[in-house]
Amino acid sequence: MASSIHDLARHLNISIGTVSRALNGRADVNADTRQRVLEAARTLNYSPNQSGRSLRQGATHSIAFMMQPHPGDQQYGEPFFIPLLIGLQARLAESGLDLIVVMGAPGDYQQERLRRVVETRRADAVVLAWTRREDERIDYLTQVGFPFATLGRSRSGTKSYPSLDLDFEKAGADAVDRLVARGHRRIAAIRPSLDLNFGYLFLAGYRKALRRHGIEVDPELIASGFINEAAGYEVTPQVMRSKNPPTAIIFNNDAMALGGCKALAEMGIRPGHDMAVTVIVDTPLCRYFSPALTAFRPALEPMGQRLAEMLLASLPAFAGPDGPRIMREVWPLELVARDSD
Amino acid sequence: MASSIHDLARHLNISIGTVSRALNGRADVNADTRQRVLEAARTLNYSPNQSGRSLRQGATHSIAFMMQPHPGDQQYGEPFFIPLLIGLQARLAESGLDLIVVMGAPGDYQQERLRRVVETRRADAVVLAWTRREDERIDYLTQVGFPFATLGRSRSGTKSYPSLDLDFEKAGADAVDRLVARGHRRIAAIRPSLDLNFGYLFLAGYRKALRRHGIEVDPELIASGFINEAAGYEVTPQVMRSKNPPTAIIFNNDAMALGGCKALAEMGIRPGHDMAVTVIVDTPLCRYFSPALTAFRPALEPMGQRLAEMLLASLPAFAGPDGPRIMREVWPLELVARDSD
DNA sequence: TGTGTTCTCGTAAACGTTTACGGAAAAACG
DNA sequence: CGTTTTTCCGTAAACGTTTACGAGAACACA
Repeated sequence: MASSIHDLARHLNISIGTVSRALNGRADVNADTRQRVLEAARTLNYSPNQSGRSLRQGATHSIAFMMQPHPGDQQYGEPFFIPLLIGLQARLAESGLDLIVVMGAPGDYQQERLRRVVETRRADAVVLAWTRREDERIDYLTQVGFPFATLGRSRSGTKSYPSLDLDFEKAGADAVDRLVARGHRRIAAIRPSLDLNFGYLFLAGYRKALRRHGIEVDPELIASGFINEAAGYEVTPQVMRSKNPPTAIIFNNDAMALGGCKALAEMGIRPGHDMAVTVIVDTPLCRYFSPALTAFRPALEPMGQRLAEMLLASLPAFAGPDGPRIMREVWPLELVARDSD
Repeated sequence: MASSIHDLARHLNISIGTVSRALNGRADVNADTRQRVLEAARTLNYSPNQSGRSLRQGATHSIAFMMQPHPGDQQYGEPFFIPLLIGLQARLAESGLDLIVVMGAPGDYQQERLRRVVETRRADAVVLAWTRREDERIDYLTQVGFPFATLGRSRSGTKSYPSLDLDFEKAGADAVDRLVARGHRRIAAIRPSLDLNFGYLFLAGYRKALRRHGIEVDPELIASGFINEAAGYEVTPQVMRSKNPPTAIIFNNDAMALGGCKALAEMGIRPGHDMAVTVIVDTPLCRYFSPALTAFRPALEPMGQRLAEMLLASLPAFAGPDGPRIMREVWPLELVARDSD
């Protein structure tokens, strides 16, 4: 069924070396024979065996994106990831690379799967998301010298890898600024537990802004949980039980906001009327919820493309003439004012 | 960095053949030498090169799951897929197989990517989701003889492949039954456009049940659009403009329901009060929406496991002693009654 | 002792590529 | 016409595995 380079060679009565060179666009092959090879490849429905190429070249021509639920999370925060993956895939395809996403089992935080990908050389590089403050994946990859890029920053590693992040700190601060400008002084923050880095950044911005406005940071108004609806639902009542309850809540995540709004509804509190609600990362849910949720929107698809570009620029095989470069960027989140605050 | 089987052989002063046999648990190797090989593999941090194995064996030891947005859809219906992927991955891992998810660009409906996966032999089999009524992917795969399984049925192909589906027809009928029992007779259905098979099945069940109750099927109460929030938002007003508007709406999808409820809210119509709302495929959104949406829940993770099992059973290399079997199953959706109807 | 069996291992080929090397033919140049 | 350069292609090795085959040693049995 599958035709190999040998079939082409036999069919054309030339050597496999020539066939390979013709296919790979090498210069030292007659224009005429190249034509014939290309044509034969088409009629014989040839396409190169990846294992063969990889083995010989020591490169798989594919990039792995690690995807995995957090413990307690069944959902991966995927509405967030899909457009990102589309952007990644588009840019990688331009360079002849495949994007594969590898799933981990919930709970082990990717270490085992990551080792597997690296050790069996299934990909030439990996893209990490949901970076943590201290990230063992980053430590591991830098230690074994495997190329990677991250979506999100981390304190781990030697910063010698490309990274693209969103400015959660500024978004947290902006959210507070906006709420203060609208008269709020009791502002709660609901963020992910675990040491997901964007949670830290968000909270740092939140704190900084509060202080700038001369508002004391009240620990009772800060709560955390897994990044899902259930956690938002459970955790929101905590801040409401404060001696001096909030008049505004900032959620770090749309799923938590959904759960939180449910809890509020059951307490007879209407977002947009009795409570200002802001969420940091915008998704379609925020837009179509009633009331529509004010949120901060990332440019996910362009980010995916850019991240791919940054990763490629760091790889010797794909870097431009000036050699590999390590780039690190932080992109803004854009406020989308809607009806919930 | 990466140690090969040759390194082990040199280190132990034995031949690579013996090393390979020891590693692969073959019988014709001394228990003692096997021990030494295993130990050396550990200390030298050996793990087999996938390209090498694949090339020799003609098998990649990985299964591809095709994932891709529909035209007009940025979202993939992922909340639906993730638990399924978790189940798939878990079962495949038991048999030493990796699950890779391959992304397509939006719009081309996977054909190009699928060809690429098949022709470059990146996976030993593929899992297809979102099957269509007439599915060119199925035709293609059967034609070239590439193993696959589907989530969902289709009219394409010779039915000679494993498939696992949900009983959308029964769910559609059950939804109608329930609404009729609660006094509704004007029941709208909002389903996906395109020829996604589950949309057909749902509508068939819906129609059948209506007729069974002696209720005429009113085309004005049936609308369709892409599987996303925007489409639900746009399309719901259409059925409301009917001369004789519905008192209940069944949405085939949670995202469409979200958009639809938004549209209803803007018309001052409250789900659960002024309008009964049912959705066919349950997700966390349904549960945490206000009001919580009555929905039909699939057992996604077990389905993933089962689908993996069915796929494996169909592959000669993994089938049991009785040889490969083609299994086709249809699983029920379980009603979760909540507050919206 | 002779014959057959079992255990264990080495040898070498094969999977499908890419690519360094060299050589023959053609072209260019004087 | 002789020499050098260029163009084009074939040869063969290599990437890291797995595995068919065969052989030597040990053992069993008569």
